[in-house]
Amino acid sequence: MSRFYVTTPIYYVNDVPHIGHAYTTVAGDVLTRWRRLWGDEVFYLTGTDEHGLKVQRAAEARGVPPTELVEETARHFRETWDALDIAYDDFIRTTEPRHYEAVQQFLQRIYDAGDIELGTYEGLYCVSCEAYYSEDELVEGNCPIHMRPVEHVTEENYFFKLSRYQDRLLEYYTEHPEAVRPESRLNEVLGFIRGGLQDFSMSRTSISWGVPLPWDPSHVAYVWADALFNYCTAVGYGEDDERFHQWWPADYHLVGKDILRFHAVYWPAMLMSANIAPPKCVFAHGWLLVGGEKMSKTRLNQIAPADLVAEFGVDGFRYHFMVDQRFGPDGDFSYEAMVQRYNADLANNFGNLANRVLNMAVNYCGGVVPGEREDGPLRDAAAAAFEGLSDAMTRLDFSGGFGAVWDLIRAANAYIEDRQPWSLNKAGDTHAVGAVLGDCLETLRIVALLASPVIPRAARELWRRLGLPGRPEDSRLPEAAAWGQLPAGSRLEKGAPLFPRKDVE
RNA sequence: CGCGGGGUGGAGCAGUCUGGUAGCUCGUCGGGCUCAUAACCCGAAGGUCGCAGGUUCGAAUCCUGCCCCCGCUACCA
Repeated sequence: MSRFYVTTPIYYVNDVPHIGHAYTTVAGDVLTRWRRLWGDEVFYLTGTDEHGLKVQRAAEARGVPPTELVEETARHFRETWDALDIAYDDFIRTTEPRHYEAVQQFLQRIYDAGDIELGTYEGLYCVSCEAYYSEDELVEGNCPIHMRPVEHVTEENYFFKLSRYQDRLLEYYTEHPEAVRPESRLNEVLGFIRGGLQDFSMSRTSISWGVPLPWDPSHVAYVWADALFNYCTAVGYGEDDERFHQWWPADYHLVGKDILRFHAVYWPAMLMSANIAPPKCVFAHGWLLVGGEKMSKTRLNQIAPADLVAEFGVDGFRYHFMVDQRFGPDGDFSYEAMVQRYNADLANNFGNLANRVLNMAVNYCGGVVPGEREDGPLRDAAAAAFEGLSDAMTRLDFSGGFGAVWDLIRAANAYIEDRQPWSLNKAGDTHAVGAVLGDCLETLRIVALLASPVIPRAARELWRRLGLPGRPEDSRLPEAAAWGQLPAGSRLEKGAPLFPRKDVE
């Protein structure tokens, strides 16, 4: 048995959960459910990032303490994940005491290593925003939000000496090219590093909502310096060394492409400074676009997961984002495409296959799993599905992986057409009927098992209708994927359609 | 010449490394079946594989040039 540690980004509480957040979080959940099937001991972490200027200002604007604001939004995220059946093992919040302590120990370690030095941060500052802007963000020399002139300001900050880590990072990624995926993102990272690394500011004196630096409490850690470390805090850094070393380094940091640099450059460098191993893989996926545009508050095109769950169910939601969207490139979300895919894959293929097979088995075989088997073409198809899924999951190719499982479903539908069990039944050939349906039922068992990471509810219900004890999650791969394990005589149940078809008006 | 990725039937993709009838899913159209959620199965239409040259008996695949799209080019959760 091995350990498998996966993280999502910690989501910034300035925003409410939308399908972009859910996309990453569902992916991590599917991945970790898959590894659990293999018997891995899994730790799946998500959480919220609760420091920083935007939160402080939002709280002030509402006349409440920051703690109250973040409490509310963090709850909102938790509720969203619960509603999506996300089986996370810990939900970390950067305002928790355990995190303060860990961050302070970590930063002190870097400071002691001599990689943090006092310097000045210069930039164009908008007083109204209380934020710095770069030259090209300005609109005719003005702040893009307030349209007022910006000031040239210098602030005394502590800087992390990132410039010292250029060679070590290059060396690391040369030896471990798999540490940034997909490959095109590794190229970006390498290009960025080769372009020369500048030290970055990692403290602020202008705000108070953050973790104070242990050697100079007049500064608080800049959000990134604080936030990234959550991945270590959650597995016991500074609190339980043995536990920390059991889990660290993380197997996957799942991130959106917009925060790749922080995870693939800043973060490993800071870890190196503290003499901690970098994560094994940072996997950057693309954005979920809506109408070809990035979701944003100002465009009002954010979609709340709950709205889609109400329409398609939890499994329908998870399936769409894992299979109809590829994990890597940007994908465009459209409601119409989601309906179409739901009907084609979940209602017509998966759901209907279960329905017709169970219905025939109930009517022709007395409602129990027949003892006969043909061990026909579905046997090979099932093996191919398992192999295809296993292979794809090593690349986090969810779309390809479950596509292989759906190939098996299509093969089962074709097999039924070919053998025509209803004709065999009319002809009174009970042995042949049993053999054909026996193969189909066994195929359903394997489909339920393999699809369980992405559609856990439907998989569990199908499992139950097949008369199997427990849940598909209790199975262990690879043994459970082997052909021929559905016990004869188990009582079958037809049940209502697992995925009722959506009628498009 | 900043670096990198990409342009394949209506949509999304595979194939390009290791040249040799252009494949998959969805959608459309026709047929079949009737166990099933008007589902399922089979078949068809639809592509000069971004453009122009070149190599070759033969190129989506190799070479050259060009066009277009996208990502990255630092403090933006």
